[in-house]
Amino acid sequence: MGPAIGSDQPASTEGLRRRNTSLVLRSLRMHGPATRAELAKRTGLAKATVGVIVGGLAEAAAVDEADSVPGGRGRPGRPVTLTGGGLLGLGLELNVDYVSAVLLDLGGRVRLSETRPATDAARLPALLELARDVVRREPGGRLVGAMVAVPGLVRGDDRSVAWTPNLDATGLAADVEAALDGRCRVSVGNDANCAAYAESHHGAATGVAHALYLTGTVGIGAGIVSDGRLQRGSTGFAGEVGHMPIGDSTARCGCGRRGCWEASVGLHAMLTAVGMPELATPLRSAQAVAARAPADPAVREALARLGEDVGLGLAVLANVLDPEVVVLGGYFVPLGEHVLAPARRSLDERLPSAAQRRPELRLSTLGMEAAALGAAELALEGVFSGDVPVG
Amino acid sequence: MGPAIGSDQPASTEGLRRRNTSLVLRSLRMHGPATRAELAKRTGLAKATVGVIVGGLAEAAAVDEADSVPGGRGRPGRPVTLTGGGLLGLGLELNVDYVSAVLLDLGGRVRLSETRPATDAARLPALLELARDVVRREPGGRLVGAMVAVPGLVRGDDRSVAWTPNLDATGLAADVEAALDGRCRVSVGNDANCAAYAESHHGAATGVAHALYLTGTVGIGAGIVSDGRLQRGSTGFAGEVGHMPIGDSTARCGCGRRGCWEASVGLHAMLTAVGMPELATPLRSAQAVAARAPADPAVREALARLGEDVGLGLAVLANVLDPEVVVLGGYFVPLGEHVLAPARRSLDERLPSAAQRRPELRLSTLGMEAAALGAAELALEGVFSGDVPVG
DNA sequence: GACTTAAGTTCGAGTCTCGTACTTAATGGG
DNA sequence: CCCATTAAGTACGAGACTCGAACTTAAGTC
Repeated sequence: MGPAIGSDQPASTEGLRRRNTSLVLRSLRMHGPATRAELAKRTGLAKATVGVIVGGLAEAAAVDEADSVPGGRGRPGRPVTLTGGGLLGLGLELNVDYVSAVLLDLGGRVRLSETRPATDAARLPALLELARDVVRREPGGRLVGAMVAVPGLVRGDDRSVAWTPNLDATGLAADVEAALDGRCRVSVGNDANCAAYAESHHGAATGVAHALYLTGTVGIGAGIVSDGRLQRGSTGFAGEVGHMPIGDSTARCGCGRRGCWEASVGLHAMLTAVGMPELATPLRSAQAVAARAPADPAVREALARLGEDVGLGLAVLANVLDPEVVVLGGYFVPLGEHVLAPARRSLDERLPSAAQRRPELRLSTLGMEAAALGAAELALEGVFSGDVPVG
Repeated sequence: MGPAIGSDQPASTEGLRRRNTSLVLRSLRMHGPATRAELAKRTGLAKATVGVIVGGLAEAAAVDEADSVPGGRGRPGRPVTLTGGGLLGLGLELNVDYVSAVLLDLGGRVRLSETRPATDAARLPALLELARDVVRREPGGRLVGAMVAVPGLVRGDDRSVAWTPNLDATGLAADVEAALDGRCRVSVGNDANCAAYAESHHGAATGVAHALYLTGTVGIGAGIVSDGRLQRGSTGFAGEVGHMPIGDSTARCGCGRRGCWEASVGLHAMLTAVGMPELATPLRSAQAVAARAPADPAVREALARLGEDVGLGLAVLANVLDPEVVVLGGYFVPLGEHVLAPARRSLDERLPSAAQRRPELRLSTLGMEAAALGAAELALEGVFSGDVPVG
């Protein structure tokens, strides 16, 4: 009669252990190292149970036990730290002009990260080689999962790509899986979603349960994190906000229509507005504009108008989704307050101030590797959610 | 380091049983009656386990065992039906001009439902009396939970109301709890959210995991069901779409700004456009308009323009959320295709047709009691999710 | 009436969590 | 220097649960 609510998998006693293990892992991740006794208090589990679970984690090399730290009254405890050396998640990004990889361990530390330029037919081979290289350089540890971020639409199966603008991604998951010698399952995800997840775990929205990430390149896309979970919609299309009818209703968009949001706030619109040329990458272009702004009031004014339209679109998104934090990425980062300040103003004007507070606007801090980092985090998600055994 | 992913509660063996019990319940609810053997196949549990679980459910009067139905080869099975007589959820709605109540059992059957007109100071007493009456008339069975739907903003605690437009709802949860003699916990929810949940379980979007519900009264609000779960945002404000800057940018809104969506598609905008007066309720007003439309081309044209703006706003929502079905409620229902057809057209124009399919637009089938029904369903949710023991 | 087929139950084995009791490792006072 | 105190961690038995295999039961089939 109704859609699914809980898990549709039968739960066994082993599943129980996995759940509680993941509970301990999350506690270590979120609140830092702790003794077994502290962990028992934090998780609500019995001391004995925590002892067994930590034992298992130590055996899997997921945690390390520090020396006891005396000072208190009774027997001092040995703090358990999440090193996570044993378990690794691989995140990859296949983009229009570069590929990148991030290898992340359970403890949240980036073990390796690398970006290589690549275009056209060289992209996929470059990605596969990068994946092989990265895994080869970290021989210890078990690869728990891998995910490839792609600028395109990914179907609900997490594998097949429904549509990409400028590159071919058919068979991508299988190709990467082969490059990794079938060491783990490979899934595919949308780049904005991955970046949003990265920001909510490592970046400008760390620890925020309701966050929104906005990509800023030629196109504008959003990644939606709600209640700590990525929202993907019924066909994986959720967050494709570039073509909302917002902003200058006469602006012609690359999609053939008029009035799309990205026709007002996409990279090309911005460059046209300030009257500057497009450089090799969106970031470069924006840096050039930012460098010019202090001396050129016309540029500043153009950016202010842009910021207003950004705020207008964010007002729509805020009214629909009510996020706590909005992170702007891509070309918005170099422009900083030139765009943020007017965006905040127009956002304020459009929110019913009585009850709703404005979501905080922040700039991305993760740079080029945001999507790959988020993909790596998503590759590890199964462990933290208790779906994948750590042993 | 990151937001919560899994459950933050420790899992015991009893929790295990609850989970598996809820698995059996959901299977019965979604796929209908089945023998124990069939249930074992559907859920993946062992035959023995299903036997024990069904035994417990029978003891709690949640299921009934029919006579065996011969015809096949071996020993015929006894189909188990979800009657759910023992366990009840109470849904209430406190609205501007009426109060209503729905009593729902675990099997999804509406046991009682009643609406009474009430305004101003008489509202709350009327609601409390209605709640008492409804519970008194169904003495058998255990009240598992109760929820009150309110046209306003509800905080994350599910109890306190941050803001309501035209009525006072402070202390509402406690008052209702007292009226029910503390028989169960009472929570409070937003009316659009409740109605959305009702549509996704009993109405026009039954069984749809990604659904959007649009209220149509003086104000316009949305209820968002994503992956079967209600989306409420960081402060409970998610879905407050009435003041998105969409439609006629010069239209003056009740909130003081111009260009809000509900200034173009709210009840007052519609009535002004067709040049007809407001009657006692939004539904009456719309029925009068619908009655006039066949004979009056000017009315039809006004509704077509309205429908276009409805589609424009839905295009925004579809791009952000990617729902499978959109259900229109409130005053939109009597107007039917007069609004739906142009809305579909303008929606099609604004969706990147290459990859995205248009969400299906449907009219609500639940009438006035949608919100109360959804509230009742939400009151039972704990049982289906395994958080509340059925014994 | 014997055989086949499939549903449902019984039973023992294996896991898991939990509370209690116990051991261990530190501090502090006599 | 020794012993009480305090608190961390472990050992162990009780209880709950799932599972597979064996068993019983109720039909149809030859």
